[in-house]
Amino acid sequence: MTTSRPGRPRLPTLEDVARSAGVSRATVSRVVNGTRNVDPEIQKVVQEAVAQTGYVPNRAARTLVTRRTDSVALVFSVPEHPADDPFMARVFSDAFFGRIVGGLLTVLRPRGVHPVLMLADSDAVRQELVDNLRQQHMDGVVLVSIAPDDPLPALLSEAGLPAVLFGRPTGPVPISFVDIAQRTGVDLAVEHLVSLGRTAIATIAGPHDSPAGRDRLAGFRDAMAGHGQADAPSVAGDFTQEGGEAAMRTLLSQHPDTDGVFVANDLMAQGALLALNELGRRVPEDIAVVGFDDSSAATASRPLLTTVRQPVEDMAAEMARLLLALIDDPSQQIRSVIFKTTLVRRRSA
Amino acid sequence: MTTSRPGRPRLPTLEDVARSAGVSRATVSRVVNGTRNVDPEIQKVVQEAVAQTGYVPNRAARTLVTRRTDSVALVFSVPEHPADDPFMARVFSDAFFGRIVGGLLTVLRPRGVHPVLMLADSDAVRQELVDNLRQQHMDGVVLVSIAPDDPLPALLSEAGLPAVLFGRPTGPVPISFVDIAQRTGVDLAVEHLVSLGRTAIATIAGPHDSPAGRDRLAGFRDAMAGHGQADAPSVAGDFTQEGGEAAMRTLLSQHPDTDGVFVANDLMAQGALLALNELGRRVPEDIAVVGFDDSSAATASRPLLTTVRQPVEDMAAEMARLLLALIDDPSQQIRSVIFKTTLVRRRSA
DNA sequence: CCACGACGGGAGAGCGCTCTCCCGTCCCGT
DNA sequence: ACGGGACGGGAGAGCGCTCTCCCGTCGTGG
Repeated sequence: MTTSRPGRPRLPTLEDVARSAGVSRATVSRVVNGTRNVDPEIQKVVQEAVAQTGYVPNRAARTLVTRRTDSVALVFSVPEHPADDPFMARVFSDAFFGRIVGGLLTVLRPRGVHPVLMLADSDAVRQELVDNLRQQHMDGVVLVSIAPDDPLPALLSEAGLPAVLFGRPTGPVPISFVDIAQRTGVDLAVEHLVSLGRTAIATIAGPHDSPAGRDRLAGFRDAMAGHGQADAPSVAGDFTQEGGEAAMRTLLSQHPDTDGVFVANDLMAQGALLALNELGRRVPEDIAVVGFDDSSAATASRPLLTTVRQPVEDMAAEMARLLLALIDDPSQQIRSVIFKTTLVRRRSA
Repeated sequence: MTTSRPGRPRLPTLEDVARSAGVSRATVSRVVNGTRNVDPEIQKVVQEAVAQTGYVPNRAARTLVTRRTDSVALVFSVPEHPADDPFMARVFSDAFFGRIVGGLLTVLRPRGVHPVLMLADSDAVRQELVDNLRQQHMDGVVLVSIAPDDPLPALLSEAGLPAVLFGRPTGPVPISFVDIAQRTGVDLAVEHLVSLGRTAIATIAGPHDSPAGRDRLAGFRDAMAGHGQADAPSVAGDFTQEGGEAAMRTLLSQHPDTDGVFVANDLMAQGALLALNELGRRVPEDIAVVGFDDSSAATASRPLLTTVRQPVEDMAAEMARLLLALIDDPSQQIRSVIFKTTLVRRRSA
């Protein structure tokens, strides 16, 4: 156990600044934190002393008494997976992650709060995470879960820890979250296909164990029922590009006359486009394709993908706001905020 | 300023556990941290008391005395950019980010160290970051910089803060880093094209203000010179897909006979492939394409991209190891570790 | 002219932990 | 049988900060 860092000299403390400024520790603290009124004259003296000594407040000491760490956990909860598997890469691939971080930072940074990155990929880790929070290492949690039936929301809720989810929880867990109006988003896609004159519309759905997958499929069914086609074809995919490719082939082999398809996410849509190209189907002439998410896959594919955009940055920013409010007052009611989606028209439909 | 969290009861402390176990605070600390020998009998009693009280050590208090936070900053340093610009999305897009995080975690997690995510997108933020470190909020820095002439490496180095870079610094800054043998990697690509019988080989280079861009172009020139073609054509791109697309068109308009091209990164290569497809050139029959990185773009493009793979996970893991060593002993010499690349043969060459 | 409140500043008690000292006990070797 | 060292445990200081409490000094109103 190292006692003290060799080579690194002792940093100036409040005490040092106080001595140098000829005031008490308390006064320096007041100036530094801007609490209460301090004589402008003294304020100046203290500020000079701070600058001169190069004082920077020690976070741990402050945390110890305020019980605030000014950092929150940014947790990605994913299914258990072998170490060498590219799953994790997939999780973070796509701009999704960046958009989340970007949105969070617009709110967190001005408040001086830092996100601590955590990957919850096993139940052991999930438990450890809850311990970490109880340890007061972090004030709260922003949780993005893509694990089927993730126990984490319930764990957090039970522990009474401030937390906000991206997307509604799988079960009836009392916890704050942000989400999009999934069905309305799907409507956008379906109505667009219909307005294009497509009459044989099908869907490539997401996995049934994800809320988004389920909601989007249900939305699709409802929307199609509204057009008198309650039995529109659907093939389930797994939200990956390869899955989309395979699903497209399956779909066409079962329903070769399909002329419009709603794909539950862009990555699968990209795969579907690849498959269509190889099968010699022209997009959008022979078959129109609409994706969901407006991820980077949408602009990486050819033709450019028409898709339903979710305002991820705004959602992330709202998550941060909800979380900070919850941290300020943990007795606060849980809340959920639902965002609207928009249709981004490109070439594929 | 909130005094104490309402609703949340006081957590058990060492003192509580000690009382409950009938031993001293020091003994409980020893058991919890596994330092020194403690009578197995007492150990058991203490452990039971810990479990019974639900004790979890308070991180801040521990940090205050050990001066270790057990968290490191994971900094992405990027050029300044307008708030609404998708730049950030681009930064984090692609699996690159995930591979870095994955690699880091394999080393950090077993040691109980957490990465704190930071985005350094302006000089103000960079300065703030250095302050944060001096504040002891984090023990060290893992820096991934894609900002041209980034001042951060120098700042960190001057401040004597433990830091490790991904990729060598732009200037002659004394700082630890991991990198790949860029030239050897480029050799792999060029030799492959040559072995395929290509005789009119060109390159789409990266920006000149990035070390990787420069190194790869220099490597290309050298390799081609080795084949008696010191003046092989090159067009500069900006590492984006659109840039690659444009560069490919430029290249073909200037050198229509090109039958092999080395592209300095996969994203540009993906763009190049798109352009070639639109221009009616068959890949690899008419023109062979080799990329660099083996990013997700390599498998998202058609035909699948032959590329030079950098072992990002291994590099990230090594960064973590270097950093932890540096944190343990800051007086340690700076070190750099260079990794080998491998050629991943797919369809495009 | 005095009482009173507002205000600016200081003193000091901890926050919860680690770690150095120190002390008692036991097991050696001589 | 005795001295010395190894070992296990306790006492207590102190990490650097915030915040409550208290006290002195004003300005103000009766």
